[in-house]
Amino acid sequence: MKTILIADDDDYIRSLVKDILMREGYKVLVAENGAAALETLNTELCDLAVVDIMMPVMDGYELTSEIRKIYDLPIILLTAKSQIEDKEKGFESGTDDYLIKPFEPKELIFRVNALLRRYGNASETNINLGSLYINKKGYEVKINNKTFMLPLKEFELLTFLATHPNQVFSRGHLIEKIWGLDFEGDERTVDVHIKRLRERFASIEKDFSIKTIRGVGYSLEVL
Amino acid sequence: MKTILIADDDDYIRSLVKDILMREGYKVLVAENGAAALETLNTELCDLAVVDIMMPVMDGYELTSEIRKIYDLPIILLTAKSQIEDKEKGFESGTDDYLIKPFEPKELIFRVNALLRRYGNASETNINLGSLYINKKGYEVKINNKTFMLPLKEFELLTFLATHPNQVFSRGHLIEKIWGLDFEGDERTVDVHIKRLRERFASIEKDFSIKTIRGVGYSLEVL
DNA sequence: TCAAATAGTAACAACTTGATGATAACATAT
DNA sequence: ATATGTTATCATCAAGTTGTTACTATTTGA
Repeated sequence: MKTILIADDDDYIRSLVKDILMREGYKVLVAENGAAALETLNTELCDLAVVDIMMPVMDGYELTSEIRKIYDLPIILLTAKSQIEDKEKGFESGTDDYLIKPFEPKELIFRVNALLRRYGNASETNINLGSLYINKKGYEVKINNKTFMLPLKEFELLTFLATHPNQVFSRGHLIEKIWGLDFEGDERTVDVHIKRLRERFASIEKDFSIKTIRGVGYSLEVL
Repeated sequence: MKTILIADDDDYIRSLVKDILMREGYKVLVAENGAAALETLNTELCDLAVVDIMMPVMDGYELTSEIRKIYDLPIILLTAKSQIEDKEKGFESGTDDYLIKPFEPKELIFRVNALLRRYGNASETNINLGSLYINKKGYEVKINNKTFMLPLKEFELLTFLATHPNQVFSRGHLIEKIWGLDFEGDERTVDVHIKRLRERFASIEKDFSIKTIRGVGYSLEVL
C-alpha cells in the first residue's frame, strides 16, 4: 500500500484530502506544519506529499525545497491563488504538480494516481527495517551494508516476512503466498528455507531474527 | 536539448503548441495523426509527447495506449472537454497529465517542465556510470577511456541495462524493449548477447558487471 | 519423567537454469 | 562472388536451486 503525506495547517482541508485519499485506498499521514512534515518523512517511508502553500512559519515553497534537499518523492502543491507567479515559484522550488482550491476530488485522485504510477514506488520496492535493507527490483539484500545474493525462494520468503515484520505466518500461509496455491508439496519445505536463511545470516551482526512460534509458524522479529 | 513530440490534426493548435515550446527552448517534432506520431517516435528519441484527444482514425487514448506498449515517455493529453470521464479514461490509457483547451501558455510550460524535470531523459545522449560511458548517438562505449565498438544488439542491450542500473529485467522484458513486441524467437537469445558483452569486457578493469539473478533475469550492477 | 508433538538439520537426488561453443542464416561491404 | 561481421538457434555441459527424506533435538504436557 502506498503512503501519502499531507501537510496543511487547515483542519478542514487536511481531513478532506485525507478522506478522499483514504477512500481511494491509500495510507495517509498528516502533518499540521512543515516541521512536523519533515519529521514524519524522517520516520516513515512516504511515496508522495500533498503540501499546502499557505502555512504559518514554513510555507509550502519552503517545505518543498527542504523536502527536495533530502528526499526524492513527488509533491503536489495546494494553492488558493491561481496566479501564474505561484506556478513558477512552485516549479522552481521543485513541485511536480499543483491543485487550485477548491478542487474536485476526482481531480486530486487523478493527479495522485498519475504521479504515483510513474514514480511513487519507493515504499513498494524497498524495505528498510533497521539494519535490513531489501531492494525488490534489484533482488538485492543488504544487512549492515553487506550485500547478499539469495536464491529466489529464500529471497521471496525473506521479503514476504520483512513486509509484515513481527507478524506470525503459518507454513500454509507462506506456501500460499510464495509457492502459490497449486503447490502440492510438504509444509516442511518452509522449515528448510527458514533454516537456510538463518544459516546464511548466522555470522553477521543484525537487529532482527526469524522467530519460530511453535505450533503456529514463523515471523521476522525486529528488535 | 529535450525533444517534444506533438500529435494533433488541428493545424492551429499544432503550431500554437509548437511555438510555445520552441520559445521555451525545446526541440519540437510534429505529427498530424497517430500513425505519423508512432513513426516519429520510432526514428527519433523523444522526451515527452503532447497528444490531442480528438483525432481522426486513431484518437488520443488509442495513441497513448500504443505509445505505452513500447515507449516510456511522459504524455500530456489535450482535451476540449472537461468531463471527469475523460480524465479517467485518460488515466487508464496511461496519461501523465492533461490540459483543457483553451489553456494558458504558462500552464502548458509548467506541466511540460515539471514532467521533464522528473522523467524526461529519454533523449539524454550519454550515460555516465562510474567507469562506463555510453554515447547513444555515436553508438560509442567507453570504459576507462578505452573505446569499444559493439554490434548493434549488444549496444542496445548494454544501453538499456545501463539506463536502469541495479534493476533486474526478465528476458521477456529485455526482448520486448530491444527486439520489439513482434520478436517471436527464443529467450535464450538474450543469454548469448549477455555472454558476448561479458566476454568483450572480460579483460578490462571496471566497476560494474552484468549480474544474473537465477530464475529472474539480468541486471547491470554498479559497485 | 516420559511420550508425543513439533521443529531443526544434513544429505541427497531431481530438477532448473544459465553458460558456452558450434553452426547456420543473414546482412553488408569489398 | 567473396569475405567479413552480425545475429539467432540449438545442443550440451556445468552449476545452482529446490524439495524430500530420514534422522536428531527440543518443547510440551500428562
